[in-house]
Amino acid sequence: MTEKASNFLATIIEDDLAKGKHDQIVTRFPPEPNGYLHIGHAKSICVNFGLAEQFGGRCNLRFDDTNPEKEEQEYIDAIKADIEWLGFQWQDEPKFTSSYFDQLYDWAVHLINEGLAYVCDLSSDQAREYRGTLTEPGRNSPYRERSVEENLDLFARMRNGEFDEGACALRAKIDMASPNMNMRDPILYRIRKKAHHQTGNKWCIYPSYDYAHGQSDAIEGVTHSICTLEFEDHRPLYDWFIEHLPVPARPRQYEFARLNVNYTVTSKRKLKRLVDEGVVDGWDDPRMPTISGMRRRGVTPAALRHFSDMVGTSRAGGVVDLGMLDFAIREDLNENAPRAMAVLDPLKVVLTNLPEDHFESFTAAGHPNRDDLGERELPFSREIYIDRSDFNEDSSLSRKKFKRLVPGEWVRLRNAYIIQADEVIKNDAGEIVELRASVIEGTVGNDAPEGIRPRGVIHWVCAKHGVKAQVRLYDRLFNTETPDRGGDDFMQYLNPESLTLLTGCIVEPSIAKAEPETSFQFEREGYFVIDRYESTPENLVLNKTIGLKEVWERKV
RNA sequence: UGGGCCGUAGCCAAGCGGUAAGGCAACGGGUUUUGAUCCCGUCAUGCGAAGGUUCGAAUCCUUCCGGCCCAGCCA
Repeated sequence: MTEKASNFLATIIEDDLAKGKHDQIVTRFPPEPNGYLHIGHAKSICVNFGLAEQFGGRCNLRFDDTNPEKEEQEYIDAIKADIEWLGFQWQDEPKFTSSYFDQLYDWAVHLINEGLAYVCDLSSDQAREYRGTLTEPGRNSPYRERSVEENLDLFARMRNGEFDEGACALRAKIDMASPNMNMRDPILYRIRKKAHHQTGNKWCIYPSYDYAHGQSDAIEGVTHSICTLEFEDHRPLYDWFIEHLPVPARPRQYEFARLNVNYTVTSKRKLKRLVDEGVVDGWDDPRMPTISGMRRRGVTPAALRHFSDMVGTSRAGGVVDLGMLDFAIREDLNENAPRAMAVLDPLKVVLTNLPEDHFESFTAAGHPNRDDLGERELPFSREIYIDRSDFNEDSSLSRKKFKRLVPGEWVRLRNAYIIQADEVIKNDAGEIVELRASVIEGTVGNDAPEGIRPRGVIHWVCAKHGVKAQVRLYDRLFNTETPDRGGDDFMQYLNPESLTLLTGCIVEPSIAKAEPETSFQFEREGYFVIDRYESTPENLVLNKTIGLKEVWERKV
């Protein structure tokens, strides 16, 4: 691990370690398997696993599976894959809150015996009424003073399935007048006659998050239970259970501000809606802010981890600029992605001063400053493709503004000759269909001779040896900075141009041999990845991860 | 208007009584066969505001202003 930026959590842990409060810290990442992990979870994963790594501790993966109605095995598998892909390792086997159900049940009985929990027959509507409001205290439930014996009997019968869903619930007996709503006799167990993905039909009562979480932490010996700010008000309740139960350890909860990124939504409900309504192709659509979506788009684990470090961890809620993620992605890819050339919008150029059967091959570096990335061969013949946008008929364009090809002038073909544009061929509709140009002899690997001033350098691919490819360009899914802001209207901010399909692209031959999920920098275009599912050597499919940084004013 | 929390540059963020780190963005300049990378430089007399304590305050106190979270048998 490289040196980490200091943050309040690291400070607390350093302190605890220094004071000898713990020999080794234990954290945990506790997703509920009810959806795919997104960039906010990536941050939480980096925080929890990262802190453990940084301080020589351990981090558990624990599925917080207390609600069988929303959870599925598919999500469990996807979550494990995402964490591993990010490069983190959880301690031992993944844990499940559901594997503590027996212990949790016994502790609930303990609370009943202590007179600290009771079975309440109020309906959820009635319970809401009794709960009071933010500014008015609640009233005690009429069932609050049931005897221990009666509660014991009722709770056992709840477990045995003698009552319908919602008929009753086990509640903690705390304080209906507490200014903290979480302390107004919170629910410990509710009846759900649903099979559970882990425990099958063993249970028909399920513990609530509040009741299960801290005790699960205690069972696992978690020392620092790190969650997001919205659970802050739950901490007194978390502590209450720990104090009143014979738990084997006393974990502590700490909260940090969740990650918000502009132009994106990070709520499982909203992401699920994008998937369910077919706005995107699935949870791993490259436009999704899910870990699997970003992976498919070509974002790397290193980029995500670095991004997480960059934004830091604090208690101040804010919105991080997407540009920071972009930076982290470019930084990693710039360093590690081999270079190649690809023409996305091909325009044929015939080099008229070369013989019909001309063939030669240039050797180019795999990366401008990394010899270990090797070299590649660039076949070259009389016909090549350049990008349409690299030619403009208007030769009056200033050299400063248009550093590409115009009639009568020169450009350097990257890694090859300098050429001069001689003639523009158009079809009946007046569209440019071809260029005639000539190569300047002796300019490969050499500076331009006197009197020849190339306007710039452009990329190209040999027409005969280039390989066809399909390329998908992605733009942000939403065209407003705060799609998450309002209520349910985030769908109206969808960017209709978030996906552009390009089918006639030509890439240099070296690309065809690459494995799925390999990233390249197509010079002057951006970073692209070979699609992990749909690409084959015969039918190349590439996803644009992100463009190069462009500082000039893009007009023309 | 009950409770909890948060305000340091356009954005993120260190700082914990000794005179405002760092990153992103932006803006200048240099190198460059990628308008990329890389390199150099600029960017808070100021820490939400106003008072107070102190030799000294972003750090302590008071008041005020702004924002976020909580009334699921969700997590």
